[in-house]
Amino acid sequence: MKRDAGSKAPNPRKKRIIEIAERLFAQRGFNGVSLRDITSEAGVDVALVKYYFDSKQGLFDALLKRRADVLNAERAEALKMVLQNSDPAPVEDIINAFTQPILTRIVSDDPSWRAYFGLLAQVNNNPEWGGKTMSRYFDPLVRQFIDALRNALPGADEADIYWCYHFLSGALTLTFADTRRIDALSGGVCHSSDFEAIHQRLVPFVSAGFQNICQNKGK
Amino acid sequence: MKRDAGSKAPNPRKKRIIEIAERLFAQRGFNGVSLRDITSEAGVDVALVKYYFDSKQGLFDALLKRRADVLNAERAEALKMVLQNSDPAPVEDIINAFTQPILTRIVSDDPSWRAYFGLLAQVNNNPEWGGKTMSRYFDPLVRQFIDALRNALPGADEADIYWCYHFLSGALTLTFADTRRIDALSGGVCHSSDFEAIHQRLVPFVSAGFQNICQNKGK
DNA sequence: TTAACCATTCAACATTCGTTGAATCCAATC
DNA sequence: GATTGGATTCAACGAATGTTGAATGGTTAA
Repeated sequence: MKRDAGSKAPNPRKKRIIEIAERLFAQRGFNGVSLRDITSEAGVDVALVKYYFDSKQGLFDALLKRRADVLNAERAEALKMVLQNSDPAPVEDIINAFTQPILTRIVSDDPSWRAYFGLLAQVNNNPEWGGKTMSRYFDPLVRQFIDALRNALPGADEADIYWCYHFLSGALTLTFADTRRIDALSGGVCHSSDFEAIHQRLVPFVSAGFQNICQNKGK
Repeated sequence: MKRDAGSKAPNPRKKRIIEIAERLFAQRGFNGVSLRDITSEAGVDVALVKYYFDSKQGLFDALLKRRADVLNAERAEALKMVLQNSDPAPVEDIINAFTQPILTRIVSDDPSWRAYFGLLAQVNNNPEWGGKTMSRYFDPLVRQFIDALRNALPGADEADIYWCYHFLSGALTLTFADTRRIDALSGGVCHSSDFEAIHQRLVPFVSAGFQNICQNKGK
């Protein structure tokens, strides 16, 4: 009984299944991928999924949670840094703390993060269980950002703040979904995978929206 | 040989299949719905799908196109009205012409439009074929709006305009996906189905973003 | 060496899937 | 009344699905 003591070094087979599943789920969605698609590419038996994750759904939840934990920790740290410098912090800095960790992961880390964000985009827009799933993994962290934004926008209406966050969430997830639609639409001027170019515009775009909606409270 | 002469009055059975499929695809995605789910609820035989639409994919494409045509016509008309009043038109009016027809349909027409937008949200965020599909049905119209925005934002960088449209698209589709996430996050302050409240904020939010990104060209 | 035990595979299960060729129904035409 | 032809159903196909109980492999502990 060794090998995985204290879940310190995760079983490489288990990790491989997760990463292949991540990529396939991101490409074709939960129902578009069979367990055999995953296990045959991983070179293991289907039954191993049940052993590790109990079910297909269990595998899906596990891989969703795995990176959510990493991402949330990095976002929380980035927010803490911003608030350490000045509290209330500029809206733009708060938004940046929310999005920068994603950009950093997507451009400099292993390519599986890219698949993960494509997966999140689909989950976020899934009417069946997307809302519940996103809430489970991300709402505790999002509340920290909402609090920071509330302080940065004194007197703002509560509903305004939440709706603006909603718009941010939509723009962010579509952006990192990398669907390549913009490539065709723009005739080559924009590239869906040019995440630096996107991020550079997303933060001021969203910040301007927040300020416009949340600070014109007189009328 | 009658009944459907000139496709004037569509076969009611065909229409029923489409509308049920619309709702189910919107809820569970293309791969989450079987033909038998659809035809059993419609009270017809599975084979009828092949007869009408040739395949499951054919049914999906047909229902996507059906409402896209309606929506595009209404958006084009709304844009025409705006430009008739003043050209270049205010950015806010152009954005409104893009989103208002959706709002109108979703709050006042039959409930199947709501399902349709939920479906579009998933398509728009699908990395596999979402970009291509959205382009096919919507890009010709979107180009009209891009042109109007270019005129309204003289000197704006081309890439800036396209990326801002991208953010609009993301915020819009998530918004109308109605995932109910915001209900839980906001603790009841916001309701995912309160489309009027959303639209009222979406237009100025996006307009402010456009102006912030596309008009600060000096620096 | 043996016993224990986790990790992995084997083999098959009961369903469900999209598709399809042939049969049937039914209203219009001759 | 017979015939035509489109609309619809019947019945079944082979393949693929998620799951699972039992068997095997391999390493550790006694």
